[in-house]
Amino acid sequence: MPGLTISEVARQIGLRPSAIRYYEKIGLLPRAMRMSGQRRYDTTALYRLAIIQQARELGFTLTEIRHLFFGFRNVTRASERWRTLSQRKLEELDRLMDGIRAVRGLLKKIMANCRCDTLDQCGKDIFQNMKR
Amino acid sequence: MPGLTISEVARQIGLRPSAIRYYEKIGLLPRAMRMSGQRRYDTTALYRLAIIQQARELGFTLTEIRHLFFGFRNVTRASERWRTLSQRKLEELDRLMDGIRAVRGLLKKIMANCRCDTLDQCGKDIFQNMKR
DNA sequence: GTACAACTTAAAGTTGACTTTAAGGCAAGG
DNA sequence: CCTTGCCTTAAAGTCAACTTTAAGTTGTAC
Repeated sequence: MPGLTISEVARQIGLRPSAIRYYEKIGLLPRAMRMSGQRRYDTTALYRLAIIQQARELGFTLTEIRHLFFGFRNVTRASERWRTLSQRKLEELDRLMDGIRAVRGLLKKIMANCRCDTLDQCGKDIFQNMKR
Repeated sequence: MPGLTISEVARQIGLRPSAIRYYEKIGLLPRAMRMSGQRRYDTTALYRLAIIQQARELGFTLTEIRHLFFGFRNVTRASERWRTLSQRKLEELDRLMDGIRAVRGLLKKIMANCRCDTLDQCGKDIFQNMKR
């Protein structure tokens, strides 16, 4: 019944076999059963990997994904786990966006205001400003 | 006259000495003159480093900063160099923001809509959706 | 004369998420 | 029997931007 080879699973999920081996090694996936030395997978493995992929696309690190799987009491519902992690990630993204917006503003300012001939001149101006 | 030691420069610019040595090694800074084996800097080095720091804070990679210094014809004015690089970085940031906004939306959707009891259930749903 | 601080170098280590490599195993087809 | 193709493992390599380490030099202070 568990007839899927690692490359078949990789193809269906859109990963390389080496990534799946890596997930197994770091304990994100349970150790797969072997048939004459080779890994064989069933659909539950596919579901696991689908979650991992989805979470990766949502910007979660493998450490955070590990937390999703193992960082809650057993009774905690999946939906609540997602909500907890998503809340944190949303706040992180908001801080990130604020940072990007600030940099964006600085870039526009430079484009509008810099009239330096030479980088040395430019560096001097920046250095003076740095000190105040 | 060029009396600044590497740690004095580092302190003024807000870097560690090892970073300055690293910049020299990768050719971002010219080789500093030595006094009995030790590097000594003058103000032009300070200005160079001020530019590098400013550019780093604007999200430029060291490769891009190298381009700022060496990637233009000699006659190209500093202001034009900044404008060229800033234009590119702005577009990059806009793409990045779009990506973050998309992820933000997905996170909110999950938080609002997921009602899964178990991660297996959740994974199954995700996997079904993946295939269409 | 010796301790100390600050410097020097080359090389290795750090982080995260893998990929690549090297060396080998196993089953099917011809 | 031999090739082909897919699989296995452990270990090393990748990227960026440094930092850390190890071993050694120099100048100054006591």
